Amino acid sequence: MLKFALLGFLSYGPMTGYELKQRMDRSTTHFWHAKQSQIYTTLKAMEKDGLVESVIREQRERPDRRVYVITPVGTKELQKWLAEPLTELSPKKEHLVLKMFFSAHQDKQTTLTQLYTQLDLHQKQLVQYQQRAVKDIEQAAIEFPQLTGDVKMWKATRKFGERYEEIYVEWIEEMISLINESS
Amino acid sequence: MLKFALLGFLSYGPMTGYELKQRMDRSTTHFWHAKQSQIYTTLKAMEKDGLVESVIREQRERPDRRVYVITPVGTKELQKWLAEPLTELSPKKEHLVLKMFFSAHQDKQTTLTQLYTQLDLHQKQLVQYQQRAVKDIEQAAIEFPQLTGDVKMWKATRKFGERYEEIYVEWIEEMISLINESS
DNA sequence: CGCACCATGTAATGCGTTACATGATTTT
DNA sequence: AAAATCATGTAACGCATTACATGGTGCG
Repeated sequence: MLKFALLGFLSYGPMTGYELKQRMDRSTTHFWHAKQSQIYTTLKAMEKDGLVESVIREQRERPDRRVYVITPVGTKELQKWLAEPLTELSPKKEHLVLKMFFSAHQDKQTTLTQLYTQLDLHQKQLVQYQQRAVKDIEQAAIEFPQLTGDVKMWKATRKFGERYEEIYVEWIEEMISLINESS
Repeated sequence: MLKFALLGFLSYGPMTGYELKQRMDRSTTHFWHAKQSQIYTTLKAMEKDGLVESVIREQRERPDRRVYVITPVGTKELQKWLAEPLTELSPKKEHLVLKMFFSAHQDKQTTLTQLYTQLDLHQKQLVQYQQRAVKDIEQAAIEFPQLTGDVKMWKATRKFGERYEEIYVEWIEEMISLINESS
């Protein structure tokens, strides 16, 4: 539910749809992501439901900005959602793992190409969590000095992403060995 | 795309929608899952597209079974999909991590309840990968003796699920400490 | 007696993606 | 001169979930 992620960010302060997309890309993207178009349509629906309100800020030399503000109803919904315990596991959709599951009869080289392509992507992702994500949190901490208490949670979630990519990279490397061994 | 998972299983041999659901629940569920209703509707659409064909097997004392068989077109589609390298990371949606990201201002006890609820689920899931999933693979290896080559891939994907749950459990435990420390 | 299992499906709804549509400013 | 950034949105489509609908067999 993208709605709750947006409410979360709007609880930090007023923001535009464009800015929300940027913030997500710099923080929650490894456990929650969204396309720009979905953000706009969701915000519109949220305004209809009274969770947020928007004001147009006119700009010269730049397109106008529609700035969203969370309403008391929105704040309440967010808190209610945060407090509700999750009684199920998050659904997983891992394309690579699914492909590997059925790839036994495929020629070795094709499978290896598959694995190397993904290895590259996951290695880059790992570096991003180790470097840029750390800086993004520091930056956000400066931008929102009233949110010092949040920083430790941001750091903890970043760590989750880092660990995930670590085991992913390791696993792909093991898969490559496994394919190479079998001759 | 559930379609490809179904094609993959049907490449092992003819199966019903009900049986496909069971097989998925005992093998791919940690990286690909589906509801029974989606399986039925997807199979129907696949038949329309010529990827599978179905025959009704009548039974006494039991509801009739609709048995699906993969067609040559289906086999080709499956192989094509397997061979295509994935040039993007799989999209992730981690509800718990998202909640934690925004939970800094929530009262400690509520956050802890959240974490303990999920810890329990992930610990159970971990045990399942370590025990039942191992047996399920052995069982499948016996049921499909012609698929000996597949077994190592099944084992490797199971290992992925196990590792994932290991780091998840570890992370939740660290989160619990983090919340308890902050007073 | 109740629950789990076997077995199939449809309809409505919700969530998310892709493609379409526009256009100025700033950076490389 | 090209690419990235700023900035907003709509329409069509695809994928997945939830709820609805049915009913016999086997086990504890």
